[in-house]
Amino acid sequence: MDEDLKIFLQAIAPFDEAELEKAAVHFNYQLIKKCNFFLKAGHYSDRIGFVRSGLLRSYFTANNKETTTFFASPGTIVVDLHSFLQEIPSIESIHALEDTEVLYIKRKPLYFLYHEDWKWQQVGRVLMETYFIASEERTIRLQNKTARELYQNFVELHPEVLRSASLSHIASYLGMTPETLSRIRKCK
Amino acid sequence: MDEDLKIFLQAIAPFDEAELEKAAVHFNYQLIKKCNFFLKAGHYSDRIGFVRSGLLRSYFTANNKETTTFFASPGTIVVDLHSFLQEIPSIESIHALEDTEVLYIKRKPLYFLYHEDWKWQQVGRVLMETYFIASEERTIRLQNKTARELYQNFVELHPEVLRSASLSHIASYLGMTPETLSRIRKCK
DNA sequence: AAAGCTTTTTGATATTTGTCAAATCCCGGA
DNA sequence: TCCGGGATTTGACAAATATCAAAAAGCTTT
Repeated sequence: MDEDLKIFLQAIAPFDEAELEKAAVHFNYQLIKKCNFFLKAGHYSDRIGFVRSGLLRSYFTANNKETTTFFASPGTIVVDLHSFLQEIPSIESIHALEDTEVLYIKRKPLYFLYHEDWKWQQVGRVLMETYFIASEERTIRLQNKTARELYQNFVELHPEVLRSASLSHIASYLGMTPETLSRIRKCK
Repeated sequence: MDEDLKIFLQAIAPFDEAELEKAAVHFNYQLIKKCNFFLKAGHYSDRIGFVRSGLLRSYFTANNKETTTFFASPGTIVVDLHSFLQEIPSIESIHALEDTEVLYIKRKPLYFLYHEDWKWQQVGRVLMETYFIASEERTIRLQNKTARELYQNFVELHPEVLRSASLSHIASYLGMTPETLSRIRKCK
């Protein structure tokens, strides 16, 4: 099994080497070239990925406007939960802002692991907990911060994203227009 | 075990009667009178509750301003995940807007159940998944909607909250001032 | 290096929302 | 019922952000 993924999993549950090697067969490697997709809106997604390298962006389009919902950096998980959990077509698209390596597992083998060992249930649960907290914190920021504070905060939290995300991607993630973000960046 | 809680749990994992009866000893009943607290900021919270009746509001104070983070209606879960998961003092307070009945379980017995049967891990996981999706959806609304749309949306999603939450509670939940919300309510 | 893109910046202006203060409304307790 | 105090509404004005258009800056491809 990939070393980074192993470290990631062992931080969540006390897996030993053998268990992880046995589970490794369920994970697949995918290289997504810049501008290509991990998931296209309208398709079903039954996989959950671990980002090894690169950068992904998730977004959806409504009223002719793109809204960015998250950036997935190395060491984080990428998944469209709506589609994955409810087995419905995805509303979001997820594409690569850089060449990106992903290790993914499909729903079926994951659920198989869930039943085989409580540690995998724990992985699923802890991931959800982690992402729930991150999502809550993001909500609170959007609820309370001015545009300037949001951007400053973003720079601190996701400096690696600045490398390859465009201004308009970041603006839509922060819920403001590119013009506003541009002005914020200029003035101190 | 309480009938509502049983139905709630059985919708998540295939528990049989006996399993639930056995687990029931780990759940405690609490009646929280209007204006009293389920959790006070600064305290540790090691319990997760199921709301049987009533209405709870969670909020925190920063810069002399209260921010409401959620309302818990009957049939939903109430917990301060930051405090619960990371074993740190709570930033939020949770109080009752009406007399409220809660069935709660403490961390230790819950983790005991997690290890005893994968079904409880599944409960934990599914709850996190559900709340993660709800949180994501809320984030997207805050990111994209105008104040008026946010309110209209809130009325559709949480009509039961309007009963006993004040205008300023709702305004802070939606990230706007009470004055703005008041004007929105008047004009059509 | 020039042409043809797209992205970012800048400017003028409109709209939305916030702030502060005062006027009303509403509700529980004397 | 009347009073007092918090909640809500209203008004005038200020601040933040959006919109639209155009200019400037960056990239790619010749």
